Amino acid sequence: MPAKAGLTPQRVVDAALAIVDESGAEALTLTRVAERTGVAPPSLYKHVAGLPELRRLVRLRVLAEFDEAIRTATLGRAGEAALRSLATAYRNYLRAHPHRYPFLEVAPDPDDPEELAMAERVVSVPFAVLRGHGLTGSAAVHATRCLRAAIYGFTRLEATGGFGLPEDIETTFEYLLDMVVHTVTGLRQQQ
Amino acid sequence: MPAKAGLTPQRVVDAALAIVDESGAEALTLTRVAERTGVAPPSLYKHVAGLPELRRLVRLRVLAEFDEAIRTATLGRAGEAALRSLATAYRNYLRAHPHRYPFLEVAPDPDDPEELAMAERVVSVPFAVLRGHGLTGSAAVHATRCLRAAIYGFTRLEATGGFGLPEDIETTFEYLLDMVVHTVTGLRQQQ
DNA sequence: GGGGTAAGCTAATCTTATTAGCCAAGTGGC
DNA sequence: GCCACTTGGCTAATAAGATTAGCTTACCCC
Repeated sequence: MPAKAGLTPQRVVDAALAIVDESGAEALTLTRVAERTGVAPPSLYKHVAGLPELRRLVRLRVLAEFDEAIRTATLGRAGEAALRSLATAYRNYLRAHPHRYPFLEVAPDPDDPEELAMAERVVSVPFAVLRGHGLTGSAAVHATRCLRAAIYGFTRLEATGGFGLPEDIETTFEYLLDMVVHTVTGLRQQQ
Repeated sequence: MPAKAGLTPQRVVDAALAIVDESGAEALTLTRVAERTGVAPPSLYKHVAGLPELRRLVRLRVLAEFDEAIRTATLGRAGEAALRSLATAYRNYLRAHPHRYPFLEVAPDPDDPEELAMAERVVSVPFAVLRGHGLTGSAAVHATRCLRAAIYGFTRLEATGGFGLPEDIETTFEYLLDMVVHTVTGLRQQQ
């Protein structure tokens, strides 16, 4: 009976991600993953070290996908266009995968070089966009932080239904983009 | 041996909050609360309906405390001063209680009137501040959203160690405040 | 001072993660 | 073509935690 599922760490993470997307991050259990992959729960340990490790792998996968998305969105653009495209891609990724938020938002484990590297890679995108916008040095750092804070907060509030009122969310997003663009432009002129 | 701990729902929530503050939201288990209150785990059910209900009560408590904090901070102030004071209080609350983030950030359960009312009460504070800043109607709604997004995102990134670089975080916070203030002021002039 | 309720308790069940130890199927060298 | 090893699966067992059932005692009211 045994030896036939043909699992790999990859496929385990695939299944985990599918469960997260369908049912939320809290629904990610080894038992559930085992069901979905047609295997008994202990068998999963042949491929991943346990639930915390599986969560870590999911996090890395999500970070990589997200990085790819925002990187692609800014490719070949510069200045304000890049900035707007980045913010929109950021928002779109989380609208497409609302349950992945917990994996994107957790602080990287300082003892995990792989995770740190991935997090750094992600942050390098807005940083590069702002450099292309004419900002350098400290101003670029502060502007990147403001940019991330604004987009991050917006998408988070949107994803959790934090915007209860009927006013159009697209319009708010435009306001937010204008806010960030003006700030960044203002900073550039100071330099 | 029985009948002596003298628990109440209040005291159970007190213990829960203490555990959260000490060890994080994931550490909140009934077993842990029972230990801390000197009682066997099933006894807690005489006071709260179960773990989800306990989490809900903790959430309500945190929201009420937070509301109190930002309400006090804006009391007797108006315009830009109120706005800055609000943002600072927001940030300070989460710096003082970093583990409470998960309770503040979860979307209110749409079927829970008490939670909805509390959430609405909290949002009414920035809304009132912006009304006092001269904004009305849709503009006030959009500005409130931008304000919340920016502060929320900033505090979140700060709390999770999202700001890795050495640049001063206070300075970034000043930039962020300026960003919001300028936007709000600009919106007022458009009206 | 007796009945009722409130607030404990122990015992038992269920879910989930995790470990231990077994087994079969393929693989490589000869 | 066959043996030893590795790989990937399994079942059984353990442990933590939530939750339910049913018992018991302290206290309150009258």
